[in-house]
Amino acid sequence: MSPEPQKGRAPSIRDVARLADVSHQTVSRVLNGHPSIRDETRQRVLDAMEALKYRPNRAARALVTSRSRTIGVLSATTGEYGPSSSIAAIEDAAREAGYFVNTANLAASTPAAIVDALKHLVLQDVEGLIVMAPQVRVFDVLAGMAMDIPYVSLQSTGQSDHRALAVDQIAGARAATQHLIDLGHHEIVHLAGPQDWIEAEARMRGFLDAIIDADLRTHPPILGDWTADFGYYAGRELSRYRDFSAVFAANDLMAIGLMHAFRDAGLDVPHDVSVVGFDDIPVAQHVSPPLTTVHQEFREVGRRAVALLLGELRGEPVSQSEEIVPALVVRGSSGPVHAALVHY
Amino acid sequence: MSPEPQKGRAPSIRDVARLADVSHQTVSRVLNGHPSIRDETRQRVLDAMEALKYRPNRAARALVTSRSRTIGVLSATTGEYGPSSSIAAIEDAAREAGYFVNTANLAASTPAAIVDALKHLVLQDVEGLIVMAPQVRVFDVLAGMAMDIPYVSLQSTGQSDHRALAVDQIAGARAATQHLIDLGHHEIVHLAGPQDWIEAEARMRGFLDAIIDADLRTHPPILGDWTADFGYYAGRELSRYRDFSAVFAANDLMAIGLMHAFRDAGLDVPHDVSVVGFDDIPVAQHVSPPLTTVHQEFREVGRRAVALLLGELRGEPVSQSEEIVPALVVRGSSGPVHAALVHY
DNA sequence: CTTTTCCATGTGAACGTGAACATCCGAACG
DNA sequence: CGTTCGGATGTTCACGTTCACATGGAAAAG
Repeated sequence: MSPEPQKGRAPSIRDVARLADVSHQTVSRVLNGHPSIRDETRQRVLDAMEALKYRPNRAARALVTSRSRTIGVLSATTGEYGPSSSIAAIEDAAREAGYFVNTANLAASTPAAIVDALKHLVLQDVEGLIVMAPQVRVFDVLAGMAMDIPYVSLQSTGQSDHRALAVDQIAGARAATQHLIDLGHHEIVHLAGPQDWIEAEARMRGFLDAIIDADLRTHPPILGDWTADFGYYAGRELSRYRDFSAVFAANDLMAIGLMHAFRDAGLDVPHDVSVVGFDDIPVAQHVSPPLTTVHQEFREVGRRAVALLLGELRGEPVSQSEEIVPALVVRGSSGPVHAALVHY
Repeated sequence: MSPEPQKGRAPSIRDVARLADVSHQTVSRVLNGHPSIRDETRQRVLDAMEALKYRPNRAARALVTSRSRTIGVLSATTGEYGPSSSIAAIEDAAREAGYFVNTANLAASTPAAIVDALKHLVLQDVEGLIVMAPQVRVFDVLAGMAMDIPYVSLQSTGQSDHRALAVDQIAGARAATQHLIDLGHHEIVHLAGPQDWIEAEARMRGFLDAIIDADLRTHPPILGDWTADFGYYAGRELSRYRDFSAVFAANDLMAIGLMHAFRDAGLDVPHDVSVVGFDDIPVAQHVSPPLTTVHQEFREVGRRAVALLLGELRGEPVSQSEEIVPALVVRGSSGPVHAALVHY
């Protein structure tokens, strides 16, 4: 037999108090882990909560504490592996910390769309923000809206802005480029991401650093949009010129599209052209040839972002953990330069 | 000069009321679009809200209405394109309808993990649930928890359970299989998904239906886990037997892994083996050979799920929209059967 | 033995909003 | 011209929780 045939209304803290024969405040204390509660009393309250199937009312709590226990994620993904994994990891980590996550997706990267998404998150009363979107623009908009919400950015240029997570994209890109140089390539093209993404900018920087250090000719980078389709398009254009022996693409999807175009153009990867990507998405090792790329720990990045943000929310000294340096994974898409092509 | 130097507390409905020289209730009426408000009054209130930069307090509203305006998404993804896109679309649609979305990700598909995720969503006071996870188990758990939250499932077996979204996965799988049969294949293997996913079950059903209708030999299906790595593993095993001329994989990732394994084993796709996938993820057309697959409209599915759920929340008659029938996309990975292999 | 302190608990108020009911006023109706 | 009605607005209360403060008693300190 059930203890009480709930009469419409959900049991509140006061119902529990009545059943446990204490004041509602004592129940509240049990709920919040207040130290000054006798064990026996606490147990009685817990039993009563169990009996009534009591569940705290989040809205009431949020109202009085003016804390929503919710963090917002501003993303701009259409389902790509990287951001999606990070978001999933963010949710896991937040859940573990007792926080909720609300994601707003950018339909476009126009200021209007950004304002829209931010307004939605603000309406939701998020306590903090994790930004995984064209950061440059987002920061502009954020500044313009004069909001004082703590935020954390998912990727950085390596210069430790305290609110940015330190993933050394520059080092990763540099390693990828150096790998090509070590293989003997002198004419390397960079297929970059949209330049309003900090990641894209950082990867280009790393690429240029390596090129300049090796005193090689710099080809003008191609500005892409992260998609495999664009990679294919770029590959078609590139194969008309063939004044290069390797391409470093700013992400795997573009690299895969690129390889497709080269294949269609009769170019062999890696014999005629070497290709290196960035991200190490799960299919990267299964395409033909398996893609040499830079491995990113997306889940780890998500976890750290949450840790960083929650730390800031608690007012803790921002303990920047060690930088994550993404690791180069050499597979079949990159190989030694082929003499015939070097002298174009 | 700013109207009022906000003294700590955010402006409330009463502050607006004072400034507009009306009662707080009038402000509330303006907020909720009550009809009986004089235009002049409404304007005065709106001006006051603007001047104070008033923003309604969600918690207070939720407390008094006991409606959170939040829907929950139970997902089980590690960043795959399909579910991720659907989730993004769900967020967009929900936002447009003034709802918030809270996603809980399943760490594992164990009952404990499911209970965990559901509890989190319930704590968040979600008004309804969209399930994109091993539905079979989730439904069991849901039943066991005796929760009366309306929910909608993202994919169905085709039999219109009123709470399930009608994507005719069976028809899609059938079309894929029939395509192989039409090409002359008689020995077709199915690389299935985990059987506690309704999608996996449906795709296998469609496969079997086509096979049986064509009176072909049924190979025992291989039960996979949706990942490319598993596809590769399965491909390695399969290439040891070679008593088949085509494989229908339950999703593209597994299909791509499969092709990789066949390549490694010296089998040519599609000459020696035809491969068909399911989903049409963005890389599908860029792998080598481009993958024949069944195209799914993930975003549309997400949108419809929201529409269905919100309809149910409003108590509207469940207007099941037309079924979505995914479309076969023929590319290079499938071709006519090669005689030498038919007689294995 | 008195005073202080601290622990365990209770009391009342406040958070910002919407619902129910009350009130006022002018128009329509008889 | 009185009565009724409904539109426009105001008043009061409730939602479920936490916070600030109060209280009583026992232990510690003098």
